[in-house]
Amino acid sequence: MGIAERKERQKKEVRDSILQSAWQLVNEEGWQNLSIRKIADAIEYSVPVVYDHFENKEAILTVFNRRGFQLLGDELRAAKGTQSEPKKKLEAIAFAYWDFAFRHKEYYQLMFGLGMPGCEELAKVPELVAFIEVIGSVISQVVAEGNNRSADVQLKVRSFWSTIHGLVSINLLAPPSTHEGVSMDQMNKMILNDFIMGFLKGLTE
Amino acid sequence: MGIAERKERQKKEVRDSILQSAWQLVNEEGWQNLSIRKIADAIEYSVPVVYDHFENKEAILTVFNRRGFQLLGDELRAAKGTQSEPKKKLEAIAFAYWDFAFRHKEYYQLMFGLGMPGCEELAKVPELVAFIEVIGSVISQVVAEGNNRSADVQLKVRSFWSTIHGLVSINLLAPPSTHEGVSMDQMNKMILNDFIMGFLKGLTE
DNA sequence: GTATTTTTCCTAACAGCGTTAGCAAAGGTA
DNA sequence: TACCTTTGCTAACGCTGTTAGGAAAAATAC
Repeated sequence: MGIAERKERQKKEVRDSILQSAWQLVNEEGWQNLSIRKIADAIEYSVPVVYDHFENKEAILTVFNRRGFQLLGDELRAAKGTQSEPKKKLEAIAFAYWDFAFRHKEYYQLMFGLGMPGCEELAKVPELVAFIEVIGSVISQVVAEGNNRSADVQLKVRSFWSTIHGLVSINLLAPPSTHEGVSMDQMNKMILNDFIMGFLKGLTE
Repeated sequence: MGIAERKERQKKEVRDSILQSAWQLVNEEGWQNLSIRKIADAIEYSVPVVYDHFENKEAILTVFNRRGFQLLGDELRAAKGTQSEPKKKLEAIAFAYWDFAFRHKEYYQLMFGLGMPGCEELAKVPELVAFIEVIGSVISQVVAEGNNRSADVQLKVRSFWSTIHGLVSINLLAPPSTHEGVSMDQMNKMILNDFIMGFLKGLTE
């Protein structure tokens, strides 16, 4: 009775072709413009067939979300393996992560929900420039106080902004699990304090 | 000729009511579910009237985007004003930023494009947990090497992840402007190096 | 005060979306 | 050959952003 096997194989083929077409469409037009109808068109089946393989559109995106994390994990592990000293390992991981995000922009967007409409010219929004300036002015002061001539203020501003943005957004989309009776709020405060201490130390050497 | 003035005033009133209704809808149903038709319904005008005041839907969101940055800037300035010592100022700014993001989640999402479908349970995705584990194992090693007993590994992992996520996503949506002949790539490398150095120093005290 | 022009605002449509009900045809089974 | 199951389609529902075109109202001119 090879019939059942063949059917399963064919079903899997259709499923794969859905994912493949979807991925191609995402790369061509961005995941914002992915639609079931376009996928159906690409796989040369009618729309409802897609729903025989995935409950809904989100289920398709979830597959890529997971693939993204899988891939990122793999790359981090690989980077870790290139070094033997722990500190070097950590360094390699950081670079690998960075690299991943820029080599796989689509994945990264899918994983962390970037890609807002109008975010391309975000850097030019005057209100944004103004609020960055607030940070810049203070950092200049701190740098000037500690006599650290080598510090590049613009660089430090970006570090500061980036870091706190990272802390905040990770905490918004994946709040820390409480552990050992420490509340989430306390944990957040600890993370924030940790960051500030480290950053200030780095500013004044 | 007060007629022209009255007309302008009325036009402004409609515009304001569009924004007000839109904001209410965003708060009630999230900005993903905002629609022109719902706005038209709320202001008790027909759909095309909305287009007399805004070119398209994105233009409405852009207003809130800017308002968000304006508000954030204001709050940072206020926080800055509560302290006199520069380091304390910077600390206050960090806390104010953090505070802003959680008190104005909708604004923050609008400003930095969070709010992916299915991001609520992101923390449970096994592939994510696995990739976090890669970082965790290395950080444990580093902490164990330097004899720093006080360091909380889980905390450090979150700091690391958050920070590098922040660096990456800020660089994706608002790439740094080149300055003084330094290329973007060089600048990114400097920021990344800066971060790694600071982080490692913080790990081993 | 009536006629004309401008402004205001609505109905209705186009093209697209995610999703599903229901039916025809093809495939496998007895 | 007759029956049943699976497969995959058409067509629809209710939503979306956006726009064309016309009716009614308001302002202006005579």
